Amino acid sequence: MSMPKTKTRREKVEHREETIIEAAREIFNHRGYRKTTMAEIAKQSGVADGTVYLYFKNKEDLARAVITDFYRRLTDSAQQRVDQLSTTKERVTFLARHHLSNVMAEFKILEMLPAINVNMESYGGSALFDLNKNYVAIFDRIAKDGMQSGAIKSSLTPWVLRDIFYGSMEYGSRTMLLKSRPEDIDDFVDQLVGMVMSSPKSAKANLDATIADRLELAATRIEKATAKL
Amino acid sequence: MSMPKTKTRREKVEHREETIIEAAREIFNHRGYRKTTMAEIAKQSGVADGTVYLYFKNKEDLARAVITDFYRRLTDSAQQRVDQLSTTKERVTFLARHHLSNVMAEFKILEMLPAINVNMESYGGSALFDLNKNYVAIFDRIAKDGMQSGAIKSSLTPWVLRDIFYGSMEYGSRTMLLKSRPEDIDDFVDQLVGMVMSSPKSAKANLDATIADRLELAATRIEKATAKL
DNA sequence: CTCCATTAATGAATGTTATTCATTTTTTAT
DNA sequence: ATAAAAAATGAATAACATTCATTAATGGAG
Repeated sequence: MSMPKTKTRREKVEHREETIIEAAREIFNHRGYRKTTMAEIAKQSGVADGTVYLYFKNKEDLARAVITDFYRRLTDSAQQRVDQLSTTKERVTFLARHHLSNVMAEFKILEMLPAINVNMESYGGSALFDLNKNYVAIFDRIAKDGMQSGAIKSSLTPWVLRDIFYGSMEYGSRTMLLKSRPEDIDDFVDQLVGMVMSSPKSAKANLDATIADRLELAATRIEKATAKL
Repeated sequence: MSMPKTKTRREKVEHREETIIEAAREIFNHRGYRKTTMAEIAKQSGVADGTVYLYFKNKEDLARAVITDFYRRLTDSAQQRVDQLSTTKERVTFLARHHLSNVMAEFKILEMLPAINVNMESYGGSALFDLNKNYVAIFDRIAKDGMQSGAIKSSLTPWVLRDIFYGSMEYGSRTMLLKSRPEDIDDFVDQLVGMVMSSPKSAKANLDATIADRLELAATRIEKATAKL
């Protein structure tokens, strides 16, 4: 929220737009779309009521801008970290955790979506639809790679796998917010990732590998124990 | 919608309440919560604007009544059919199909939930929360049985399994409505059910796991034994 | 059947917000 | 410094939800 010293007209206008979006995000995320008034947003932004309408056509359009901003940040930060990870499992695990923590932090923002997309018909092809497509594409690419390398269940159609992945988290985030148990996030992510990673065919193989791991650990313990003799 | 001939005062009042709920359901499901006006509902119900408020405290309360009615019908019809089915797989498959078809038919009704539950804090313990709990309990019971009999993956915590089940469908229903491809429902259900059910191979796998457990126990015994040396 | 107390229904009036727009202030280019 | 252009303002308007004073319907007592 720092006002830059250099203040061309364009910069000032863009800065004010950001200010309004930030104020709107904060209030929307507190009270939800319906309970938030434009007057409140204007006041929080330090402008007159009418000024908000110079930047956004109406309340709906402002909410759209807030969601757009949210998706952009979400997509950028996700892609950036995913690129630094190498294995499929690491990537999927990170993506799940990243999605959950962000969605839980700004839950009410995403809840506004249905209020804004009045008719499903016009949603396909809209800017928000593209943003969402762009975001889930990160998962799609990981899944495609993972399926080729055998790390991810290939028995599932890509779009079904994606819906299971994101749908589980959307619902799960509500449950966890309700229970106020953020420590459940780790359990949830582990189980979701486990479900996505183990394909029926490789289940047996994975289990064998796990058993082998445990055998080795057990052997190590025996070694340590006998070393004391 | 049929007015009974016998018309005690109580019957007339209850009939009118049903009429208003039906009108509200229809319009809400068409235009969504925000775009629906109370005047429209009153007109469709054949009563004056003020009359609606004799039956429901306000718009939110009316929407709540519509959702409550929806959940009741959903729960009753689901439980009834589930009781007639014998195997876990049949039950889970029916429940998924039943949930998806109902949710897709009255999508906008469920979309109203966030608009109505302004604050997550007060949701737990609310009547709607109880209704939802009551509904998903059908799945919970099936899952519990299935886990005991080995038909369902027991590697998942019950609440996580439930969130994956319903969350996947919530998201999936949106995707399918968007794509306007109702024939995808079967594919989706099959894949979701397949993901939840444990594969036949796991009997062998379970045995292997047991062996690993016993090995670890043996290691513990060795540790204890060597500790005494 | 008639009358009156009670319950139900009505729709015009009120209140709350979103949105507009005539007016004022600020900025930019000359 | 000044006028045209751009931004900003906030009072006025409009669209609804909700209220409430008034009217209508109902049912029981006599």
